[in-house]
Amino acid sequence: MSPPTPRILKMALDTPLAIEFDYRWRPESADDPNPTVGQLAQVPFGRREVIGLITAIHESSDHAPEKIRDITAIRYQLPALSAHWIALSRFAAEYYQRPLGEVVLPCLPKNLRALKSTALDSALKKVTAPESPTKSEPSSVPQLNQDQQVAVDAITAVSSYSTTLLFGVTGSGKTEVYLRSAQKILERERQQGGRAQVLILVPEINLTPQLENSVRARFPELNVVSLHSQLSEGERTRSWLSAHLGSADIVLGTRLAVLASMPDLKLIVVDEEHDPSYKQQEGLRYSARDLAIWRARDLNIPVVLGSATPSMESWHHAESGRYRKLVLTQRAAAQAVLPNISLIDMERIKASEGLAPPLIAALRERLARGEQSLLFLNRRGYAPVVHCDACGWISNCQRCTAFMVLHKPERRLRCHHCSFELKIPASCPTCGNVDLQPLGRGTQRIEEYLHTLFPEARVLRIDADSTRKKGSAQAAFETVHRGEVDILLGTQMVAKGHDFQRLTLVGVINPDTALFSHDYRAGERLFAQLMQVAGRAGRAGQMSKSEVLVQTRYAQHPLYRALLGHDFPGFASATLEERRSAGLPPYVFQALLRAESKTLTNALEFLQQARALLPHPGIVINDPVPMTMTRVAGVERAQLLLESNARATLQNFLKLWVQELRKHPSRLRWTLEVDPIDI
DNA sequence: AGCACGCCGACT
DNA sequence: GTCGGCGTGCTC
Repeated sequence: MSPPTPRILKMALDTPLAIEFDYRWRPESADDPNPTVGQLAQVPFGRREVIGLITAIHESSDHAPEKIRDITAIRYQLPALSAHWIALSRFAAEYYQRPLGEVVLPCLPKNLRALKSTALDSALKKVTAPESPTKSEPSSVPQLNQDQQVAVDAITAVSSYSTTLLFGVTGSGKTEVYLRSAQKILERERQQGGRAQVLILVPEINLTPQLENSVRARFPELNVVSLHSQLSEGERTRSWLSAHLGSADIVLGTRLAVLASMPDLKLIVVDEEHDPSYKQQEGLRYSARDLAIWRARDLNIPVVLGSATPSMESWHHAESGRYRKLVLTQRAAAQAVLPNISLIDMERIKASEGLAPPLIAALRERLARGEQSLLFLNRRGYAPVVHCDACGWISNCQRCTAFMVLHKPERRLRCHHCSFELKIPASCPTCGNVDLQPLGRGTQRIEEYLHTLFPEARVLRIDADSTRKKGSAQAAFETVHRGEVDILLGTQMVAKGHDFQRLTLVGVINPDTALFSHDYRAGERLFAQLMQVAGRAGRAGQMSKSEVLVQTRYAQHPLYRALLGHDFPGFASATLEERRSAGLPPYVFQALLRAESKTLTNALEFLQQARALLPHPGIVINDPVPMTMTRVAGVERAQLLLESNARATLQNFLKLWVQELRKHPSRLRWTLEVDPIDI
């Protein structure tokens, strides 16, 4: 038997340096276990010790032997991460132009990166002493309608790779299709003696507990864990380990869960796939939906994208046949029908305090019948700006290109971008006029008016301000579910997920601003949001038909015409045609280089230099421009848009470009965003 | 990113 | 005379 020889381990470490580092491993005795790729190890790095991931094992190194340091310890107690998982991380790192170590290590629970392994060891014990199976009866299993049955059959027909776009209006029972498909795949794999896990991604943390409870109730015999950013470190470690060790059957989570290690993954579901929260907006700026598809392809398993208002990217792929499209045409609950949507033309009808008489009349009717109403206004605070009629002073934020919003309960002006606050000035800061006017309306102002309009009604406002305290949002929604609220008023928080059984009226106040946004995706987002909030009504088949009233000054706008007919396909094909002729995604591929500096000139100069750094055939680099919100918290921001007809051309260039940008260190902060979703 | 080393102003 | 400001340089 030959004596064990030292090895060179290539390690990914959490540093901005986009390289892997070589370390030496020597066995202490002949029967020492060998390290393997995918294990975590502790190594000396500069003056400190860090945890890294072993990405390769070599016989020799290109570096001088005296430069190479010995590994401190290998975490043998933790099973290695799979080659697939490392490949996924490597893909994400390369595609989004970040060092591998900055992808791989931050997505592990902190306890796995701790220099002491005590927390890891105790968590491992808890997760591998399996919980006693619950004895509770599964909750009742709803009957599938024909569309749902067809969808489940199609999704589960083969176990190999396919991307399915599950297109169905809110309330059409997409969740039931996910659960039935998951169940079928788990059962089938197990009958064949194999192992299986299912990953379900949801957009909002708020919605995970709700979905988690219903999944647990349906499958009491399965181990269901959740992964999202609000878990405590202990919970996160246990959930992550359950997924990694294969003991979790179903993992439910927000975007970060797409990077969970799941050795027996057999199905991925991305619910509300169009939701912007799937795109991470800092650090590794990944799209969880896109990584989910990559992952499914690499593992050769099915992935399901569900939405009532799919992203233009997914719709385009479904129309071109690259994805399979499955349609749920009817609402799942037997008597539930689509609410009737109509527009209130605000060019003709005068509003009183922001509410048009027909909407007020509709509210009054619901109050008389003891039914619930929902008012949707995507603007929190009392008034978005305060103004002086005498001299024209306006409540600008000193540190941002934004207005200070009036918050009446606290008697303060607040910037929603940098959280700078002031007491409401008693008089105009420039001319002394004591009569300052609030301009426009936020949820607080509408709430105030509702109280004077309907003193007897129980009005509840739900927005980021009214739900500051942990758990208060959940409590507020429960109040609505118990029927203790007549009129619910809120921002986008109220648009998602919740089934309000007694709700028969939805009023939408002032959605028009999105129609004229610089962001070409604003219309797509508005349509999705309006469909979603409209879907809150008529979920359970009320006695009276539900209605949605939208107050708009642009009643002829094509977006609203499509909305009236619940016509997403019509809206999507018109939008895609616009995108095609304007040369926008999904017909071109984009990246954004953003720069931040104390002065706008510096930021723009840096971008101008970056633009001239390398030749870029096949890529259009536009002029550097200030961002729409130029200044946030005293920092000036500018950006450079890159466009190409070919993803590969853009990718190849970005790789060289980022290398070059890193070589020329600059004093300002810059970030590169691949496939940006807001421009 | 950390965490050093390295040279110039206000303090016991 | 020291403590400490953050400028630049390195990490297998």
